[in-house]
Amino acid sequence: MKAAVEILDSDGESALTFRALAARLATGSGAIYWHVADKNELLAAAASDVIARAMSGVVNGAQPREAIRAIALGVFDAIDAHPWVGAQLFREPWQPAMVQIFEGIGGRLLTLGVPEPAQFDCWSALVNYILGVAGQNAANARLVPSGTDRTAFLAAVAARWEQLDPAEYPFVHQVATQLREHDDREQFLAGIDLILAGIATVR
Amino acid sequence: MKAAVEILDSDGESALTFRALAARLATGSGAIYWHVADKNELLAAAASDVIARAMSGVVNGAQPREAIRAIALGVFDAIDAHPWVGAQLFREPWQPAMVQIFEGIGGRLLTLGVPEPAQFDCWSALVNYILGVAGQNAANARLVPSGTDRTAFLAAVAARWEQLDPAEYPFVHQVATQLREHDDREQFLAGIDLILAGIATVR
DNA sequence: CATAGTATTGGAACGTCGTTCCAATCATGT
DNA sequence: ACATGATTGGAACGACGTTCCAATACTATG
Repeated sequence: MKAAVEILDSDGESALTFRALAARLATGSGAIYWHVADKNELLAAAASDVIARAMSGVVNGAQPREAIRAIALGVFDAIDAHPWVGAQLFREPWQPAMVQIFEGIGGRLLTLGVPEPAQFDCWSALVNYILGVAGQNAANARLVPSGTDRTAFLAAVAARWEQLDPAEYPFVHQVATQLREHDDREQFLAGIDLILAGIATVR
Repeated sequence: MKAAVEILDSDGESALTFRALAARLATGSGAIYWHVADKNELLAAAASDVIARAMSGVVNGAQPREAIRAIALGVFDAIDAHPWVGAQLFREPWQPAMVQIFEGIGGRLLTLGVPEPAQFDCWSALVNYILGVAGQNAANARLVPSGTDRTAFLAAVAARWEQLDPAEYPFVHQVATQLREHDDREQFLAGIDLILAGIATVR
């Protein structure tokens, strides 16, 4: 269903209703139920579409560390471009579309030389971190409807943090300025590197 | 609003409607709007309640590493007991209830001796990981309505993974057995330790 | 104590959503 | 040509969040 992806991309998650989709397809809402069982399946199919495209672009030959970074960035960029995908992956992490990501990450852990007992933990940490950032991006996209400025939103949060009592909240107070200026993508990658550094200690 | 928390705990997220809440309070749905602006605020207030209670129980004196683990576990346990809190924290991560958690984590990074430029990244990695697991738990709780067995659900996913082609999905195929037997809480903590190990390398 | 003014309540009503249902239409094999 | 099953379009249902407002409770003042 390409039409569904178009609606989601242009007008956001809440704009995808069976009525809106039926209107765009010039049909009735009942007809859509012949092709999908319910709204969950509709969203799952749309997300699967986007993820499959994102993962197919990831290079295969690189070093395991670089490959993990590439996969993670692929997921990040796909969700950055289509925030609703983040929410969907998050709601249904066991759906088939995720298996490719799981294997992409886990497979590189094998070639990284992580001992077997630790593989599951390392894999889980990476996947949970990636899903966490995915969900955060999706949540922010919902909170900041694409009209308003993301920078303005961050500035508002930072301002609120700066007004907190520095004695009670020294860290939050201090980190507010960095919140205002940080780059989401760089920071995401820094987190991946941090976890990879942790993984290297158990190797 | 304690009644809201009771409904959420006993019957899950989707059972909290203004009508259900009004019925339990023996009043009208309109009366509730005098106390909260909308449903978001209702959920935020309920989640704030639970988080504040969870964070107040966290000990203060321990070593920074232990303190971070304690805070993370406090959040984990609170969400394990009230899955709807995970979904709510996730949807609105900038809400006031989170600031205590943010400060609890970040403040210990200061005393851990993490150099200032890296503090933001380390903090972000921990927070995103914790929120990621929080959301996952919440998603699982929604997928596995408290009646059915969680073990049975995991076994079903594991069985699906085991039927995948081992040549194409070696890792996922192999990790299926560990998925069946793993302990969520231990694994969450293992992830925290992994990130802390990574943080130790930049110290 | 009486009364004006405000805070709070209870429940009807509105519009939207996911979903169901079914008569009408289309496609295909005989 | 026509019978059978696949597919469509749109009306209808029940539940939800929210709004609205007359009715009631409370509180300060004369």
